[in-house]
Amino acid sequence: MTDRTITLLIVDDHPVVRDGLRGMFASDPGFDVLGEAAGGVEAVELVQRLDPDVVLMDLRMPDGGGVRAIAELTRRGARAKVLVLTTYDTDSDTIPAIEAGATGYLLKDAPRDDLFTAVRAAAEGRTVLSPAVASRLVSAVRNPSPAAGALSAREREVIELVARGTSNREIARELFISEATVKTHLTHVYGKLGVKDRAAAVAVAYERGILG
Amino acid sequence: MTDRTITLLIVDDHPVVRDGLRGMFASDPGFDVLGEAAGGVEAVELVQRLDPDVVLMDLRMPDGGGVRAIAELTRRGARAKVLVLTTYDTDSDTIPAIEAGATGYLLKDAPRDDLFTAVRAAAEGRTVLSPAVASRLVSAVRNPSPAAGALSAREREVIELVARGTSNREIARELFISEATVKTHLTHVYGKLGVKDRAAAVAVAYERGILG
DNA sequence: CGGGCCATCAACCGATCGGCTGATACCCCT
DNA sequence: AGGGGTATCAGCCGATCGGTTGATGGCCCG
Repeated sequence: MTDRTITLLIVDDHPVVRDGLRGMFASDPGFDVLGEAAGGVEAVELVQRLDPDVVLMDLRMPDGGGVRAIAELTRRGARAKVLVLTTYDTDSDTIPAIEAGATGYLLKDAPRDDLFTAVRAAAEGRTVLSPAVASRLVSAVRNPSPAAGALSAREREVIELVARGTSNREIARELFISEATVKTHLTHVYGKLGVKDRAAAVAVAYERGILG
Repeated sequence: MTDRTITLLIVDDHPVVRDGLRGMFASDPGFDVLGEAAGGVEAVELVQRLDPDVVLMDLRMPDGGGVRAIAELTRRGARAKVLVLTTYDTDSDTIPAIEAGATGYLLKDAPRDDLFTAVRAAAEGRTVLSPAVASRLVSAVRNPSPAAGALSAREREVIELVARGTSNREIARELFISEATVKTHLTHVYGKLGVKDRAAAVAVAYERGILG
């Protein structure tokens, strides 16, 4: 297993990142970078043509994005394992990617050795997740929606006002509570919706029918 | 016209505001406050029972909100003129309120005399708008949706990333532009969507089908 | 009765945002 | 040629946000 050379395809819209990755893997004879793609569409084409063992895939690319490409590869029953390598670890990125068929999910700040290990693991079909992503996934799976979709009444009031562009201070006045409490509610909302800020919270709330 | 006593109904969920308004109008013999309501539902009931000339209505109340109450009054063909008196002047508040049938729209920071004048004007069926609201409405009417719904491609990319919880700096990296440019795009988006922050922009984008 | 969820509040701090002003440049249309 | 829309960038600044820690009290469930 470990002896065979692992062939790779690098997919990222940032040339710098592509170069960096190519350089890294070039230094280890255990890997062979077959090619690069700058977008999802190109990636699907190259996978067909080059048939790599592992695809290092960025999410969030200009032309449609990585999730669509992963789904397409899965649909076609591609042999290649997809290892997502991205900067962000939001639920709205990770979960769709995993659902679409990604074998692993790493953050770009992962140490070089972790990356090598992860690629080898992915080549063998084993799932690799960044610790942060892993813990998030576990809770997401354990609480498929109970903890996810279940905002309390108060929390719903708050997010509804947020969607209207109301500031925390204004929300406080509106609901007869302190600004501190508003922030507490929002922090809880962020946790439940798997986001980091109010804008994303509003988006997820719409996606789940909590708003709109 | 000006000689007759004008009867009022005060609708606001803040007791303090209700007291303040009641006190103001009590000091002028030209007005007679018939009653108060703390929410939209109660307001509709009281209008039926008390038949005031003018309803001073807050938007954004716990039980459904002022817009719904205004619409209900309009539907029932109530004689009372509704004068919206609120703190916020977002498009998402003003336009629905006017559409629902409000005769006027004042901000709570309006001087006391302006308020009196506005109530008298409303009683006569004349439309009264805060200067800020007026100018906003004009442009909203002149550009029914052309300037409203038409985000440029770049702007759509930006708001889409915002909805995913991406910070301005991250968006800049993502799109290969500077953070300053991202902010410029967002400022334009706020203007076009009639909002003041990213959270509200995401909400409006969903409402208009730009996102989702 | 203890544990968990909810709601409430406080104070601090760094990061981010949004507003403002001003500028360059391209393109399309008149 | 000029105007308008779009895209790009800069710097400054106050306001706001989000994270953190810690705490109180009510409520329900087992």
